Amino acid sequence: MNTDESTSGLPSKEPEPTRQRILEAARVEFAAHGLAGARIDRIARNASASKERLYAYYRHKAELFSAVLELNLIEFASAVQQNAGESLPEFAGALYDHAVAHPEYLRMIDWANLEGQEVINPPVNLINEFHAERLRGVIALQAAGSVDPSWDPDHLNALVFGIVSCWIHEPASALAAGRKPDADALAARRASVVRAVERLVAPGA
Amino acid sequence: MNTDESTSGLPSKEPEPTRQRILEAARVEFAAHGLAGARIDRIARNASASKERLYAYYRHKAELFSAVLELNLIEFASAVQQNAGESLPEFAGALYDHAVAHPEYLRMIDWANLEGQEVINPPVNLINEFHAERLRGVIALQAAGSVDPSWDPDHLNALVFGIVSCWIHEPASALAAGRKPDADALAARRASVVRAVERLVAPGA
DNA sequence: GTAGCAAAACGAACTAGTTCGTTTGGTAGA
DNA sequence: TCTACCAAACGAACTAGTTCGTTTTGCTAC
Repeated sequence: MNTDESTSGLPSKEPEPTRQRILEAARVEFAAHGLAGARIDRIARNASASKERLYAYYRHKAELFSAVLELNLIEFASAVQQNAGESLPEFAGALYDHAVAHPEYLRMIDWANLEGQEVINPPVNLINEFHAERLRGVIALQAAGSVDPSWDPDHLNALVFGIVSCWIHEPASALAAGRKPDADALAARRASVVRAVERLVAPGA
Repeated sequence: MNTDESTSGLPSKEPEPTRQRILEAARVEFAAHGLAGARIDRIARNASASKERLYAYYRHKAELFSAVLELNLIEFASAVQQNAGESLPEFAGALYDHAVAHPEYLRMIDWANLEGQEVINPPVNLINEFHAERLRGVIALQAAGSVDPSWDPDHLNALVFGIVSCWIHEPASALAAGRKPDADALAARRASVVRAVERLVAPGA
């Protein structure tokens, strides 16, 4: 995980490992508890750092939250774009796999969505940029003929996202199911996601 | 709002209007701020009630939250079942309209999903009951031939929910768009929701 | 009508615990 | 010495939940 640059002759000052640890601990904390529920002491403790250091690097709790959100969005967008070349159904499948393997990303987005409008200023430029990138991808697939061109690319993008994350938000699976689904169930869900998107994009209906 | 029963000869004691006001204020507060972000004092003040009364009716903050959640789920399920007779695409459209008109319900579900697993015990029986009811509806439509029977009803139910609520959770529209979409945009989205579900359920593909 | 009563409600103060953000004193390495 | 760091403590504000004396309200009986 650590691409150590100290092996190279470059004098790149080791990028503040304490700050990194704080950010990493904050990531876990905020994803689990949100902004209001997160505890600064817990973040510092889990980072094996002192609060003095935490506030040396970040002014507010909200600033730390914003940093985590931005980092998550960048990583999430990068993971998304990794599969942007695929067909849209397989892209959705890959996104589903990512959501299953790393639920923190979608949790952070949900937290920001629910708590955000009050305190935090989300990195709007970043978001819009990635969104535009996504739209270009959809439009390209439409031009190539594998996606029905009658869809509004913006709508289609949102629909695919909704399909991919539907089990995270659907009340019965989200609230009632304490036991999480096993591997077979997850594979079946993935297949349904892919199939659903296949039907969406199929040209000529 | 007050169906005054005191006019009838029935001795039905007026059902605690203060408790009702507290519950209503709590509904607004929790939907806006969640469990951790909600403030008891604010609830009491907005209910024009005293904290003494609040704690006379509800033991904890969490108990009040649970009461709000249960009430919301009941009302939401009732609204859902109101349109259960429709075709699945139109059902999705009606659900979309409901989500646009009353975003509080989906917000509460999201709050419960994010904050819930720690403190709150969601009304699992209730949720499972409504879920089963939904599944029966889907199965009936499949038997009637208007919905492709090869879908797992459980999956299809979740997919429709994800499609309906996709704009609430999609990062770009949820976080970046401060300005909310106008009536035209909402109508276009609704049309896309209906069309998406149409394509999902179309038998023979 | 009014006296009496009990439940419901008010409101203001209070407790006890929590939490953010700051400060202080001290250690270790460059 | 300077910088990064830690552990601990601290202050101030906030917050859930409690207590208590007072007031209002609905009801019953006289």
